[in-house]
Formats: sequence, C-alpha cells, structure tokens
Amino acid sequence: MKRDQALPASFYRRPAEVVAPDLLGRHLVRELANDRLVVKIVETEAYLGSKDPASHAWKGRRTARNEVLFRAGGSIYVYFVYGMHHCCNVVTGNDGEGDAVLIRAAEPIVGEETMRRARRMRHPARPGDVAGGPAKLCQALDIDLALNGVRLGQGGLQIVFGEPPEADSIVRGPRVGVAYAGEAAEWPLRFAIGGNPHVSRPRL
DNA sequence: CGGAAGATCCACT
DNA sequence: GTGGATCTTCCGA
Repeated sequence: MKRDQALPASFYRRPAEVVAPDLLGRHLVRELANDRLVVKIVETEAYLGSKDPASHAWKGRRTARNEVLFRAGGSIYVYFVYGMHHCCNVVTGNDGEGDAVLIRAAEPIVGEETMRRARRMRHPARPGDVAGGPAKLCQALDIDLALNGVRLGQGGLQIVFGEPPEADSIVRGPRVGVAYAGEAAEWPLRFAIGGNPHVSRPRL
C-alpha cells in the first residue's frame, strides 16, 4: 500500500517551513530488535537554520553537536537537553543550510504496549502521555544519541507516506520553549493536526 | 576553566 | 501554576 512507502529523498530537500506541515499525518516507523513500532506524526516545528535565532544552526555556527544539521535533508538530528531528555529532528533543505524539523508529538498506531513500557507507564492518564511531547516521543521509541546522524531508512528509523490530513485541518502557532529567541519566538512555525488529543501543550 | 542556560517532563500545591 | 531533576554544550574570562 502507498501508505507504507518511504517518502523519497526529494521530500526532505525542501525548506523546513514547507516540510514541517507536510510531515503531519506521516507514519514514523521504528524497528527494534523485537518490536516494530508505528506512530502518526501529529505535531512538528520548523527551525530555519542559520537565519533563525531559535535554531542550533543560528548564524551558521558549527559545533561537534550540530554538525549533522548542516547536511542535505534526510538525516536524523538528535540532541540531549535538560540533562535527561532527547529531541528528534529531521534535517531538511540543502547542504550547508541547517534547516530541520523537530518532531514534537505523535499518536501510537502499532506497538503502544511497548511504548508504554519504555515510558514506564501502565495506564496513561491521557492519550498524549505516551508520545505527546518531543522527549516523550524519543523515550517511547527508544531514540537517543545513537541515532544522531543516521539517515532515514537506516538504523531502524523510517518515515512513510501515512495518512496526511486535509490542508484545512492543520493549525499553526508560535514555537514552544524558545522565548530567548526574541522576535523569532513569535514566528508561527509550529504545526499540528487540529483537535488531535496527542498534541502537546500548550494547545494550539 | 567556570558558569549559565537549555527546542522538557513530572510531582506537588 | 511552580519548581526540581540532571548534565551537556558553549562562551567568556
């Protein structure tokens, strides 16, 4: 079925603000040793590379941590924050630009039991407790720094066609947690599927 | 070489 | 609604 076909490399070679809404509804497939997990992406944020004060690629500054960001689209950029959490991005655009899309939230489709176990929760109080946040998603899907720099389709991570939503059901607003970025904090680069209960807070 | 801050989450009030 | 956990990364001195 088309919905299980990998997105082509050309999909990622576009600006982050174009790829971010287009990733909504896509299925993220995680192959583990003993499990195959599938989630539907319901929330993303675009980071506009060297011209974005909120991006790790701001001013084109390269460090050991963000090197992967400057590749051409199609790689995974994972980083570690707050001493205990990971966040997962898809690198987009062309070589040297630094564009990326942060995967903020997803809805479990296959393997929710395994995800709950990875999250150490028996009964999620609410749907979004499983993968409804960037760090929750990484914990649920066992994504950590070992996947940094891996290309989609390798390392047990792939994104397939999935079930993209109607354009008019997509909502957008300011990004989360980037108050330090001045005017850029208000750029409406956060995208979500309107009304989906797995979208993180604050609700759009 | 030190210190400050971070694309977060959870428990508690 | 607030604060604590916990540690890597980066920049300035």
